[in-house]
Amino acid sequence: MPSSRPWPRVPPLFSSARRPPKSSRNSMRLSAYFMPTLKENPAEAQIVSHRLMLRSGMIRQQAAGIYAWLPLGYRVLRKIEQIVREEQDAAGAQEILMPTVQPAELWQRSGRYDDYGKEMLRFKDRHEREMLFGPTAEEMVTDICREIRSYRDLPKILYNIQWKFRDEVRPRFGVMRGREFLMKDAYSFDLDKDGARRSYEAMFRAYMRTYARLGMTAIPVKADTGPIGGDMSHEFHILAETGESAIFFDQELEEKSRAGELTVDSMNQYYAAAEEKHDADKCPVPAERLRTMRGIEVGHIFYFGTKYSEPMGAVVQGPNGETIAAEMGSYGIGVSRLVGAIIEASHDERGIIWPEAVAPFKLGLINLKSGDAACDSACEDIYRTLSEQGVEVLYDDRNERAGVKFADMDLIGLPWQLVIGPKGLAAGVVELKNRKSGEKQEVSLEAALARLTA
RNA sequence: CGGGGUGUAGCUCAGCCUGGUAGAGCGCCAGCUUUGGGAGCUGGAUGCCGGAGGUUCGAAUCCUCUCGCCCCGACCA
Repeated sequence: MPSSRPWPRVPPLFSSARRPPKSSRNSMRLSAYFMPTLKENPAEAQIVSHRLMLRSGMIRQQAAGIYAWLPLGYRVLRKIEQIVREEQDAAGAQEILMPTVQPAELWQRSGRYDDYGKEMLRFKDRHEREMLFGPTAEEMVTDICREIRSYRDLPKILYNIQWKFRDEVRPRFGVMRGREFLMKDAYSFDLDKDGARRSYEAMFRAYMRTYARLGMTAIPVKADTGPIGGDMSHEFHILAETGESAIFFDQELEEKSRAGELTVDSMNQYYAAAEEKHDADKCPVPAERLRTMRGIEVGHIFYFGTKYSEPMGAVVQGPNGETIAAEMGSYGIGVSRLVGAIIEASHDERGIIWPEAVAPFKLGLINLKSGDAACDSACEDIYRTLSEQGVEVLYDDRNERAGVKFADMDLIGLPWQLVIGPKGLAAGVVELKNRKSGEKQEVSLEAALARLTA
């Protein structure tokens, strides 16, 4: 190839040679990774998830209730987001992306502009037009769905994974009660109440599957339905000792929840109530089956009829030419809150214990003696081999002492640790440690790799 | 929004009461010794002591105002 060509060579758009191999894209060397861990607890963080997120270098606070997500935290956030997305898609919902900034006019039309109070962050653009940072999106999605004109185009469920802002008086608990937060919000549009119920049911089931896939047990609890009534509003709580609210439920419900197979109807057979609705004297569950635990609310779904479709004009024409306002429901999951909630539910005194589905990496590869030829080459081999097979590896190749590496690895909570040291290598073994159980086994390298790629 | 607390090095904190121009541990940089669970020694860098005003010859320290952050309560995915 002559090097004297007068124009720069244009790289081929889709040449696979220019891309890193697909399989290794998601592994990292710790020496190159931006993961600023802290040995001590920052004074501002009081609860365990907030402390661990700061200490493990997942987030940094920029203002009260506003956080920057660093590489490790962002990986987890994206994994949760993706599971939520896949289950929404599987339930027949369609993803859209609505803006974070909304015109005040939309909210004036629904009448909520005045009701919302100081929690809504308001400002003016350069043309003095009143704007706001969206705390939720019922108005906007309803406005968008005015495009639907015929009953034949219903039902529809649209969802959106986007940053929201609520100017809480008192943000706290790190990302669990931030002012800015990532939320999945879905909205269903149906022709009648039966249809709305079917949509509600579909979302309910998607939620149960979502939490199960995240590795969490979430208890659905009937929530206040306001003026509409019925059994069409539920909150979903992840069980954690530090939960904000006490919940009371039949232990059989917990077993069903764990499997992710509950429906609205099957859930109606069981008792579950939040603190404010529970009356010990009237509780139908025998004491030996009643569980009392604390929960973190990580989802809330409700049906609200034509509350927005009527004032905002989201109406369709029915088969007989009549005008029908859409029956609507909305369905929220706090994606960023889930990051904190999962940590609250899954940690020990050493650090985080990630469920495999949301772990930032599957494996932490610890080179006990960086610079040792045998250790280095064994680790490089393992790193390459596993990465090529799609295992996400965080390789601690730093020139640090063993204790530092163990401590950091326990702190960030990857499900597996593979420890490579000179003594083990000489004996033909490596150590595979399970973060959750703490179990360590000395096995051959082949056995370890087989276990990790299973 | 009421009540309380707190701002000093990247992190945790001492110094403030009783003014005299800033410290420790950890972290960071260099070197040596180490190396299987947060190492040792030596040397080094790092601070508008949250901000503004005041008192004083002199303010991290005393006074006033202000801002940030945290906790408790009322409110929320």
